Amino acid sequence: MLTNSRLAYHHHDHKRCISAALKQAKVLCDDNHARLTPIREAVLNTIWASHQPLGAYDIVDKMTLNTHTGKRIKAPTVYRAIEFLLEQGLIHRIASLNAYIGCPFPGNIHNDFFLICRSCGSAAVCSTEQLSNTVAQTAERTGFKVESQVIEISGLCPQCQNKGQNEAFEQEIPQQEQQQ
Amino acid sequence: MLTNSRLAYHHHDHKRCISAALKQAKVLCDDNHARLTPIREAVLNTIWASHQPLGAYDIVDKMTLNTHTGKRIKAPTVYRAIEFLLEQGLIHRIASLNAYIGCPFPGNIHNDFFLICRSCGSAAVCSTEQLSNTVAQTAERTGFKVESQVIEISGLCPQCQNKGQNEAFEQEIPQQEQQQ
DNA sequence: ATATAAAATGTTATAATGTACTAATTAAAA
DNA sequence: TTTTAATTAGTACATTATAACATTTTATAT
Repeated sequence: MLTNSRLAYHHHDHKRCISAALKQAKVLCDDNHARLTPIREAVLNTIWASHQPLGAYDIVDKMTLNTHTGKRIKAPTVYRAIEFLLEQGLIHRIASLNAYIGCPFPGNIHNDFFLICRSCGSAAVCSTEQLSNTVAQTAERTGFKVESQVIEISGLCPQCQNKGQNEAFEQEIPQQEQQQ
Repeated sequence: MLTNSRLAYHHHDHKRCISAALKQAKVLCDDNHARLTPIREAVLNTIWASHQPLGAYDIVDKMTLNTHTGKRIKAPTVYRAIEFLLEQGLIHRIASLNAYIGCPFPGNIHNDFFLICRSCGSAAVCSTEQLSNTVAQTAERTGFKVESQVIEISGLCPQCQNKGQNEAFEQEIPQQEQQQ
């Protein structure tokens, strides 16, 4: 199975995720004769700032903060960049969250699915033909012709399961307050 | 596999779907000591008016039309009814459409998934432990603890596949115009 | 029956998400 | 260079969803 689930929930050198994603994006856009403009690259960069899916307006806000120019990037601009990045397969939309996440292996055939941790908010991207085939076969048993799949799984990532066990006595304390 | 896919896309006596759904709803709410009030029943009825998922504001509009009293049902009222019906498992939310659809077999264990036809807009509800187990097992192979699954499949229902074949020469004409 | 609490609904306002449209700018092609 | 196409800016608006508080209805205990 193709997945970034090891990285997604663990402490790691995230700069490498970002630079790898940007490098792949450049290559892929070049191959497709698609233009990865500064704005599109900035949006991709913002989405890749973490493994937590970002809403469109989160992106708007973060980009405005990062520019320091006081020049506000507007929603339509961000949505257009998102549209482009989705078309190129560089990001995914997570429908159950209205949010976007970077694709760690763009260019590959899709039918990616997501493991969304309800505790830390991070999401891993996974892909395995076995599962997407099973889904397609199950659907097609009813005569339905599958064109696309949305598979979004929520629960607890390995890290947060451990936290829960080790700090069971703290379980009632909201997550924000637990962090430090 | 538990599914209403036969009914969902075909001509059928839909009144029976509606009355069955309402009857089941009453029994289930009774069992759960939950109150199926007139408004909640009306919302459920509106959602069951077809096999096409309805947005919250579609429901608002349809209910306003149906009352004839000129009394406008407001969004919060509808959203509250939706919340109740979701809790009772009487309807499902389809995240990729921001829309709601009646559950043809409430009371059963969930992990239902959906077959959404992009041509006619109807959606079938399906459930099979085999698939939800496969999904869960796949996810859990990475150490992830699954709590809920969103599986929404888009494509062409059997009926619309046939239409497409019989009227292949019309394929480039947008659907709205085809209806004549 | 009636007081009381709880649940449900009505109402207004607003937050959050997403698009349509036009104008200005920038890049690419002829 | 000129012209064409693609991209971005900006405004306004459409759609989806919820917060907050008032009012009404229902359940329950006395």
